[in-house]
Amino acid sequence: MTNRSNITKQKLLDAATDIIMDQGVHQLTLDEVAKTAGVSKGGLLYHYPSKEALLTAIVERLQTEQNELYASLQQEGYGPVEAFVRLFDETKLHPERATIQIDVEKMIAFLTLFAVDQEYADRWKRDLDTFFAHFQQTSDPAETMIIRYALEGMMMSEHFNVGVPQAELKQEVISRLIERARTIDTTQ
Amino acid sequence: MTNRSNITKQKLLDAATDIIMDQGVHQLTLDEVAKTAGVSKGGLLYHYPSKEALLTAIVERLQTEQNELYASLQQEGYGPVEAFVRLFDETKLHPERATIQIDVEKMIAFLTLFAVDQEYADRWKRDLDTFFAHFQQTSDPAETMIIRYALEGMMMSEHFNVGVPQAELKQEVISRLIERARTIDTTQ
DNA sequence: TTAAACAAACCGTCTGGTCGGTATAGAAAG
DNA sequence: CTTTCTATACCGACCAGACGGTTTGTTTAA
Repeated sequence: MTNRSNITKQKLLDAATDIIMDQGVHQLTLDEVAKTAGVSKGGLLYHYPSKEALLTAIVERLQTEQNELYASLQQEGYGPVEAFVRLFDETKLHPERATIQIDVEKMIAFLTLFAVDQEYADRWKRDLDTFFAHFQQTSDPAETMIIRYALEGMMMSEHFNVGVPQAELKQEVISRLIERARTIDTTQ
Repeated sequence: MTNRSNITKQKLLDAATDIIMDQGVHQLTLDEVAKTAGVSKGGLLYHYPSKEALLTAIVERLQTEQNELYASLQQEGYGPVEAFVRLFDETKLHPERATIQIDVEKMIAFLTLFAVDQEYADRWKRDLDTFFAHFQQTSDPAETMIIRYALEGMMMSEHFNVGVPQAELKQEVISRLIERARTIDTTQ
């Protein structure tokens, strides 16, 4: 794996990610990815021998980014539940933090991929199941579940732009979720 | 619009709905719909002149069913928020009620359609926006939002079968949501 | 020179949609 | 009553474009 190869691979993954975010899964064709990345179709297939290989790669990269962000939030001292809440909104709460580059919008867009193709959903599922397993052992599992569900619902709502509240109300919602998460984390 | 024509149309909508639920959006081809409905492709295109027309029809039917269920729940005396909570779980809380036939699983499956095609998502959005507008005028809009988000998140979670809790925990979650909804509805 | 890194023409399949035709039931005409 | 006509409902072969993937050829760096 040379350096040049790696750059092209990243360009291809970036292109595929951009297309999913901007144009949707339906427009995610090999030709479009190649064109966006500034590479020929043959070049794309050289690095990722099939569409499935390409999609697997972008899903894996997304998972890695997400896990790293969660770990870094926990290292900063946030409890497991609060760290999870901030996972969804960290870039908006602290936009000045350039080190944490994960884009929630990106994560949301990928859901459409999982919605379409069960195979990628299953792969995603394995990762999340172990993730959520911890959530059943907090001081208040039901409350933790509600927080988690609420965040996922908020994600969907924003993605589809359906029934999105005013900025103030949204901020109030997030504040309450963080408050509750903190309570759960600090209770034995 | 004769009677015979209507029966065939319903069969086609049923077939399309079944395919979306059982096989996913990807398998929703005109040939497959026609075959499932026991009609030829030509017959399908006679009633719905394009795939878009067919999809529009099933989305509209789903919206109608949903609105009717919500209205009936409110007529039974439930407040706006609690009725909404029960909208998501009525068939499971009261499986004996055959009159309320809406299938939550069906609604969930349709989300994948909206995820893929922005056009249908927009159409869906218009209906829901007016729906959720009421939710900003409850006694506690932020809390109402959290309940709504939690229900949507729960829907997604169950659909993708990701991090689904034990039945007991889930029941506890629903109980708490209903409890909170009732509090909001009864507070001035 | 040699292997890695790309380019681009090409192929087969799938799918939405077209089109000409058929069957049946009822109205109109004789 | 019988024949003709017509609108509705439906059939299925076919077409054109899109898309994933192959193959063959070319460039670039070591």
